[in-house]
Amino acid sequence: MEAGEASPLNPLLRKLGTIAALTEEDRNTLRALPITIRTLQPDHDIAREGDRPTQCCIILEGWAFRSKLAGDGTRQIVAFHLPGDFPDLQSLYVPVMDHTLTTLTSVTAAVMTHQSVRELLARAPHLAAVFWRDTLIEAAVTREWIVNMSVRSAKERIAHLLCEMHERLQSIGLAQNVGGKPVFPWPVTQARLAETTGLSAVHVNRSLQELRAEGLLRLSHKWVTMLNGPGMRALAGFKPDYLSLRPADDESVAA
Amino acid sequence: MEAGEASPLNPLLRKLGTIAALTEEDRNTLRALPITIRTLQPDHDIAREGDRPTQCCIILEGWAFRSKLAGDGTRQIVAFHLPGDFPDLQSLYVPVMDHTLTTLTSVTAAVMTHQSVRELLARAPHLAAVFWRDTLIEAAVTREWIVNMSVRSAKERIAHLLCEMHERLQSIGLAQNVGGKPVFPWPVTQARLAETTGLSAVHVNRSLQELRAEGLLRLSHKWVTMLNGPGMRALAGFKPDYLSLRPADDESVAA
DNA sequence: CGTCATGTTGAGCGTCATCAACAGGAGTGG
DNA sequence: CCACTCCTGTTGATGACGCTCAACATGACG
Repeated sequence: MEAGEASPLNPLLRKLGTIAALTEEDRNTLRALPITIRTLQPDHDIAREGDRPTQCCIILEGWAFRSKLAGDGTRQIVAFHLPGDFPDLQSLYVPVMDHTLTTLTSVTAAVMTHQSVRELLARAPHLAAVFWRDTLIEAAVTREWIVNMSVRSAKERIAHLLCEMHERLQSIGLAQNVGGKPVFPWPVTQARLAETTGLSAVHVNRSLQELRAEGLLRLSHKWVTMLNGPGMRALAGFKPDYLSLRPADDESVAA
Repeated sequence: MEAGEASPLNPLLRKLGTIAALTEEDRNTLRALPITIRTLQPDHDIAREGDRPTQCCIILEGWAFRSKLAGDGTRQIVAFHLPGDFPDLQSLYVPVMDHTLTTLTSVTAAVMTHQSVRELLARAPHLAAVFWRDTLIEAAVTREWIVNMSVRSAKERIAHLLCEMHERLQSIGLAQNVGGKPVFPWPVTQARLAETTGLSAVHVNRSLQELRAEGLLRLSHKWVTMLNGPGMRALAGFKPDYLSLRPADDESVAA
């Protein structure tokens, strides 16, 4: 594996590499983006519903999530974002936020102005297409979440989410393998998992217990071990095609 | 209102006009697209999950929907598409369909090759941005659907969908006003409404009856009358911001 | 060692699914 | 015009899944 230059934007390059083939020129163009690195506390709103951001950020480290507030005050999480994601790129073209973007963990982010992103996209139409593709894949994920919410049982919903997040973490090199079992970080409390799956926190708790009792997973101290990956995928009806991940070039080697 | 040239693509121009300001040059560029007009029967699959389409279509007349099949065979409708929509533009950048696109009614569509769309986007980056914006708004709608599925009751879900579809139909001039009450076509059977809302057909039926009993709407013979628009919006917690529709220029005059 | 967030358990109840039967309406062919 | 069929809508009965409320346990952190 060619050692990439050390650049704070490497997580972005890695992520984009999972959905498109980047040329060395692309990488250099991206590395040249004028960014400011910022560290954000957990539970910090990056942009709120109704805001008109003038900046965009790329997540370099940590997790974030999007949520919407329903009329009765219930909060629904509609997406998770991982290192390399560009979660508010959309504010370039849809100025008013339709949802709130919040850090889940402590997050290191690369912040840049809309202006500089516009210039990048104008200069590199090829990269604009890559980002558009990213938008489209995210839409596909959102569609899958609709299916998750509406047709699957509590256990299935949770299992499906875990499968999806594992797949995504794996693709960016953030999942490990311990004794042949996938292990990955899970900074999601049961209350947040409830807001994600449309279940009550109590029922999430009980469903998790069943998943544990069936020997499918271990989950404690903010880490998940998939004890029985195939079993989880079967239970969840998980088929990863909708993520449109490219077959890994070097992922297998990297670990 | 300036009478636009008669062009089969007028529905597209009208739709794009609801989300962005188009110049006369933009319109001419779009009108020049090399298209073939086709008529499709109801319930015809335009593209299926797993397909790799080589063409795109724009809906000129009629409704279509996107759906996904869950593991147990349940079908979930994840979006509706109306005249002017470009429902499979995404296949340009995400070649494999993650869902199935089907006509709901008889549909008149403008079909074009990927190649000609690519040329258009390369030639007119401004229009590419408009289509990207369209993609992003559709993603916002999909997020709102997640909220709909997971936090709202049966009645609220149905009411919310009706509010959304009314808003969209209105924006493209396909909703009428009869005695001060909004009236719009509704080619969606209760069974399909069930597949859309994640409810059983039986429960959809009962929920509709309650909505009728509360004097909120009339629904029969494939037409909806909103008898009490504010009541519906209040019940559904409907706030149309997520649709990012521009304030109508000429819509008010058009009717 | 105290405090607060997170996780866990029990009991009762409501929304919605399921199954089954039937009614109405549209279209078709005789 | 009627008879037939099929699709769509409607109704009743029963039960499951998941919600709510309330209390308590555990763990992290200062």
